[in-house]
Amino acid sequence: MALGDAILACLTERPMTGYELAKTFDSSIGFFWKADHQQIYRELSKLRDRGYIQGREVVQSGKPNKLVYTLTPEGRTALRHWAARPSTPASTKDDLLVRLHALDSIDIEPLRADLMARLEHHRDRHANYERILKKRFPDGTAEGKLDLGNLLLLRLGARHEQMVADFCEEALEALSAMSGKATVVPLEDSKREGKG
Amino acid sequence: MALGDAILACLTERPMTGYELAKTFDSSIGFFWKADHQQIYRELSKLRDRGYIQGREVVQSGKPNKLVYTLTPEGRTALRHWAARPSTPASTKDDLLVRLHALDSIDIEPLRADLMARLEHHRDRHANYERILKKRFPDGTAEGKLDLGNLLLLRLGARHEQMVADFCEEALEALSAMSGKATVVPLEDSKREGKG
DNA sequence: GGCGCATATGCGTCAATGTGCATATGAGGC
DNA sequence: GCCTCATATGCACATTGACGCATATGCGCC
Repeated sequence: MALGDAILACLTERPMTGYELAKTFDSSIGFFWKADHQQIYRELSKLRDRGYIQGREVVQSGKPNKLVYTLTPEGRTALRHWAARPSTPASTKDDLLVRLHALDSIDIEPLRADLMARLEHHRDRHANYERILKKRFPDGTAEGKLDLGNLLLLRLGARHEQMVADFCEEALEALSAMSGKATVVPLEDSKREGKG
Repeated sequence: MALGDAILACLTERPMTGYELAKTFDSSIGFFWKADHQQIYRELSKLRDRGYIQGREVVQSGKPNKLVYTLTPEGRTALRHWAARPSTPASTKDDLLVRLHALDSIDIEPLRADLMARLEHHRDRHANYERILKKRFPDGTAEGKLDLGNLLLLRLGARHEQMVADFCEEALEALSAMSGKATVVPLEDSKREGKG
């Protein structure tokens, strides 16, 4: 139960509804853990069944009533126990890397386009991290423990995006250099046989 | 079908049995894509059903007969089509990062132990990448397209491990600095000396 | 003779995850 | 009146993944 623990971790900050959690998983914690609202609601049900969180219905007019979830002492304990177990290093699982592994069996042009898109993507994310860092930690230091964790995470995120962006650039350059001196070949699709 | 495509990518190099693939997924491509042999055999059945690979039984004595799988032209085409689609950037999903997000609600000592274990883990992997790089690409350049892909991947892997290892070190230092000046409760200091 | 190990393939089950669809309503635009 | 957007919750189905277990055999070790 990894997503469940991520949700518990979020709820340590403040009580939230599923909807708010979904938005959180779209920004802050979502930078390193993706989950859509369906997953989150499903997991919330489980966590409630286990007594780790407690829902309080807030009646609203004009909108559907909402369920604000709060960590129970049991939930807090469960989170602590989970966090005390050794973590398992996750593997990357990035499509792009698999493609590079089979570089000589795939078409280069779409790969190039993909690399360019990814370059932009990772640059955007890097800029986003830097923006948040400057806003939340203008002097680069953290006060409390909670802040320290987030500062470290933001720095890691920024560096990671920077590194992947650099990688995309390098890969693009290497591809250009290679197609300059070797098997470019593309566009041989006008067959002499078919047209006439 | 992501694992399936990773398998197809592996089979572009040479025909392999499920067993060999499992070993491959334990080393080279396994650096960025984990899969155990059960998953691989299941996926191989699917790929065979779809006509993307073809199994040839090799009778052996002393060992169970083996099934050597070869890419079919259809499989090659499928791989090219898959590789021509834009890739989806994967999210990190690392337990350790979730724990840091909830830093003020968890126990620090197990986290510290975890960070130290992870530091060693990522250093080992970094050393491993560097070793392979020196062995396969002593002068840091690649000849063909296949080599280029692998060179890029190895470099990315090395840098990634280096970065995460650095991160672990930093986090450990920050935790020490913090526990020096703030809340963190040592286990049981009946001796209350300190500086006075 | 029994034990573990490497080789070699595979099934069954359950948890985790991904994708699509369903429901409910007020606000604002066409 | 109809459509879309934002809010707010949730089910159903399929895929993927993790884990245990089963089968078969030769080899070296004790």
